[in-house]
Amino acid sequence: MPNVQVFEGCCTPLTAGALDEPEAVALADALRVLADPARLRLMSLIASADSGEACACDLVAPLGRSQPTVSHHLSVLVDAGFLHREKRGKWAWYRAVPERIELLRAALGPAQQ
Amino acid sequence: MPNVQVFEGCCTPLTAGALDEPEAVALADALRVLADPARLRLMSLIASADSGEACACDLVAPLGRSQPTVSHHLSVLVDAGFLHREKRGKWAWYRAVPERIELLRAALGPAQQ
DNA sequence: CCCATATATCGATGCGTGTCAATATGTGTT
DNA sequence: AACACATATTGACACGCATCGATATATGGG
Repeated sequence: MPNVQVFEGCCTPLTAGALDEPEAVALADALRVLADPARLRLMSLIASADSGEACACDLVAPLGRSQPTVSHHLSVLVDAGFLHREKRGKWAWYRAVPERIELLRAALGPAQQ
Repeated sequence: MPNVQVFEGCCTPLTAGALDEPEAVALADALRVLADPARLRLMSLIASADSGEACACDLVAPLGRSQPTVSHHLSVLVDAGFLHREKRGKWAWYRAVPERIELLRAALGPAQQ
């Protein structure tokens, strides 16, 4: 998973006109980050946590993947801006970034508004 | 691109609770279809066409890919329900299926509504 | 200090898939 | 029937990436 990162606003909505190649690549990169079952489950686990945040230590078991794999996916989500990471002591706490997903929804949405 | 197809409603929104593995796989499959620059550009070209539909013959050149590649991507989009194909004479006409994208937007959206 | 625990990084592997050239299939025209 | 054209299918290849085990890097406790 390469240089996804910023995604600065990006992209007129799909129906608003033809995307050029760089716009399409940027949007595809963002979508590809979410287009993975493990990452979707991580997002949902974290976003639906009572406190709004979750410790990495509590995500390995429910995901049914190895600790390195979970750590990898969390890093991808952080790099792409979908999660915020905060290290507290030995633990890493993750929190969803709703505006980031809204950007995606906007890019898929109708042209007007 | 394997068995994407139906996607029957599918999936509580991301923030509504933890996705289980089958739900996550279904949503990831749908996202993966759109997570490609060529397919995003095809969607935008077709969705933004004046008549609401586009002939495959007019999609090869703007995409900058070979005819077989374009045909392949169109088939993937049709199989996943994002496009509707209608063969008229020698030509194949494609039309976007907005409700299909709305389903995706709903799955990424906030829990309520 | 030394150890236990939590997380991140590394290296390797196997599978999925985007792409093309070549070919097949379908459809209208002369 | 023979041809031209549009589209689909096939086969092959290269690259990306999800995954794991092993290891490295914190961080806190005795």
